[in-house]
Amino acid sequence: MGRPPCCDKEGVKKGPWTPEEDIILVSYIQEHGPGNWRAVPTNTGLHRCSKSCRLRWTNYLRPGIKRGNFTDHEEKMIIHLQALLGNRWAAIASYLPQRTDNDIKNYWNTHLKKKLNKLQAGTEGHSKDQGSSTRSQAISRGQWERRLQTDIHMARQALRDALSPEKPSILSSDLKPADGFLISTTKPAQDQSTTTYASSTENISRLLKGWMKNPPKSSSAKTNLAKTQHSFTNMVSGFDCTSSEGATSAANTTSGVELSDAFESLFGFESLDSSNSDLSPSMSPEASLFQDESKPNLISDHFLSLIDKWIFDEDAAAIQGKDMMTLDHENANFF
DNA sequence: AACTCCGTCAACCGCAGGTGC
DNA sequence: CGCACCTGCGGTTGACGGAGT
Repeated sequence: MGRPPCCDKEGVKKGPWTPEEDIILVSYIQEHGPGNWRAVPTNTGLHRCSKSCRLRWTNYLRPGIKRGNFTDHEEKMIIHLQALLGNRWAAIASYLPQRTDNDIKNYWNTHLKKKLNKLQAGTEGHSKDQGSSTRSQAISRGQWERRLQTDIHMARQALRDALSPEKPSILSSDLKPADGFLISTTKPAQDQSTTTYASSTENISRLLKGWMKNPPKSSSAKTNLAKTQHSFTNMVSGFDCTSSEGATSAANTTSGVELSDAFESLFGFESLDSSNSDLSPSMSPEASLFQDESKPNLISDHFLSLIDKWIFDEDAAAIQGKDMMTLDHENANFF
């Protein structure tokens, strides 16, 4: 007796998601919030397995994710973290709040693996006179690891402090679960200027472009499907699609309101600066609404900053022979 | 122009862990 | 404790598009 499939194979659609399906899913989650994935297919009328819905959401539709164009910074972090953590993509992704584990995994397999192999092949040719650098690299990694352990401890402590009832929590938002998708307008204190809320808007605007160009011929869908669709269409109708890919203006009803605005109101963010590739966790959508999602928000902003700092300080410190403990000392002051 | 090869990435699959009863 | 259910994770697959022949 094999393990029963996670969902009924019959009548379950597989393969790429259509824009229409995306919209239905987003609309549903907008209403009910993420979670209870089991109920999603039945409640939305989507002929998809619950897993597929969750995956689609977490890897593609979820707000706050950035897609493509990994920066050098991110690349470095991934390489470091992969060396440190192995193929624990979810753990690695937790250090890169805007990236999904799937994205990182793909990037690793398609780009970084080869890159590193190339580098390795290149360095092997010069290995004779580079023994010392290899050694220093090993030392450096060891130091990094030690620091990581130390600061994981510190971060935990900080979390405990932050969540202790006596102190006002820096992590807890004023968001109630009942708020569902509607994000509290209270922004993280650190980020008053810009919000790195890139991808979902772009993603959805992208899918809208396609969808609105070829709208469903007839809404022969089920009632609830139609309902969710309706609610979403209401939200987006009349918006120009001014996504990064250059305004196809599929929804040329031109009310003067940009699609980004639609999603600002939808998700509660003010700025949609998708060009912001800064890894510093100046904002993490998870920190507000999505902290209950797939990406555990157990890493405080400070902690992320530390990781961030380490990554860049490491090389510099290795060159300068800087005492790492000094850095640790500095880091400790964060808490 | 037609075909093949290759890289990329979204999505699937199966297992593991957590939780509630 | 055992079971069922749900979710998360990592490995893998397959569709697609572009480059090369």
